[in-house]
Amino acid sequence: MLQLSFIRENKDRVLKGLKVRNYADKDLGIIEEVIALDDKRKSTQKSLDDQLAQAKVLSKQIGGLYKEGKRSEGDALKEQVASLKEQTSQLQEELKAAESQLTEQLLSLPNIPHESVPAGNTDEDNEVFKDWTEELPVLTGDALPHWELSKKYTIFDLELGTKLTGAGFPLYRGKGAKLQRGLINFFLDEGHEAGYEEIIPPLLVNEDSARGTGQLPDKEGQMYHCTGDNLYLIPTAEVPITNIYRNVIMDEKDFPVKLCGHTPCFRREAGSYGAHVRGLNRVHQFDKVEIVRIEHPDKSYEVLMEMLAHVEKLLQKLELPYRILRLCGGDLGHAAALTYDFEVYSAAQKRWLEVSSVSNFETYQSNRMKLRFRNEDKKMQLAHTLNGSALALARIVAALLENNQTPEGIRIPKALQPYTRFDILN
RNA sequence: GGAAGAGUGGCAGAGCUGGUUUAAUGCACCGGUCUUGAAAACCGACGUACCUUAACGGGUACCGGGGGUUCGAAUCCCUCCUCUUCCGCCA
Repeated sequence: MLQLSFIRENKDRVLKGLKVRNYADKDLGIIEEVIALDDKRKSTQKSLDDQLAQAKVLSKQIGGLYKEGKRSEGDALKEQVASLKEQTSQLQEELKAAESQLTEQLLSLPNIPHESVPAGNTDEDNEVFKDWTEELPVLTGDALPHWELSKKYTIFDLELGTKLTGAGFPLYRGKGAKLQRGLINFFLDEGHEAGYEEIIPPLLVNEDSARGTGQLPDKEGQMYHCTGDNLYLIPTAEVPITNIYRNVIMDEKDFPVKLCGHTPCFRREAGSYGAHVRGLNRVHQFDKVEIVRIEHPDKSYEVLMEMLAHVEKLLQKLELPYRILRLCGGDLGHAAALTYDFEVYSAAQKRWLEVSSVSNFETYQSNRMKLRFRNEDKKMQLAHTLNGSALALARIVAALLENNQTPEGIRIPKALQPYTRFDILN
């Protein structure tokens, strides 16, 4: 959620940012609407406060008069306060209405993109930030996509998952299960090496948490909702881990906050079926190690690059060809100011698969969840939040299987072998 | 799931037979005096949000969340949440 003060003071920048996000000219009026609503809110509160102050003084006088036994004088004052009350309750309603309208408008406004975000509509317009300069692996003609390899070597079973749950819930077995476990531990250990504290959070969160990181109301239909208890299955560890800091006032010396955690992620992925979602390319449940940072605003972009380097190192150790994209305005998530996507080349499918998304949310999330710190001048200031996948499993597995297939089986990268405890999957 | 009790400012803790409570007091933190330095002692400041003011300051709201009664609510009522103890169930 953008801060009103920011919108007021940086109107041009906000408008420019919305344009980068492909807002039509006619929709830009929302900014003026928001400011007008805020004016209305302010003036309403001013008159409400004045009246309440009057009523308060009078009420105190009534108490005094009653004590002195001056009942009739007290009763006379009562009538005055009663009529004041009618006005205040009306003003109160107006104030409430203005506030809720304002909140609704503010929630609908996306974050303002960082100045480096390229304009554009679709993923076609994303900018290649770092390309893969070596040759892309080329497989022989009989190379198999990962869903075929899976059948050949019994790695995961989508049919069984369908039997147990439904489409998109893979069941891993044998060496496939060990590969999963190995990857998770590898990623967590790398996170630990880089100074991240490991968290095992709850996999269900309440409404406040879902709102804090921006899943509600923006992505309501994308989460599994347990209506009986009004809890949501997490779509990413970002939600519980970042919300640790919801409603927290930090001290400047508490920075940096570096957290990581492995969780399964649950996504309904409503409406996204098609040729590109075969196998593990898009599933409803997958495992992911997430890294989360809470940072001083002056440091956050430096930290973003540091996170990029961390993810890059993981892919290098896994010996996977990758490239880094800078998302364009149209592809950028609602809450992010700047996002880099990592894509891994899947040789059998001959396409790039998104395996990580690293974002700086600046104050957008922290404003929603009231995550603040006391700065040098002892003043309250919103912190910056960042997060990134390091890494998401399902697609990494897909790429590993495909790129490393040999006639003898699937070759496990060296860095992973201590974790899988086998060097070939067959 | 059942019964009882409780949730007050960073912490502890009073107020809870409704009206100088602008939420006492202690501790912690911060600033100052004293000291070579520190401790102790003493003095002072010490919440959050919003509104207002050029600024000093002033105003309103907040005593787990929400709603209600009343001229007036931390205090009474309703409801939800959380915690503690006991019982039941259980990996």
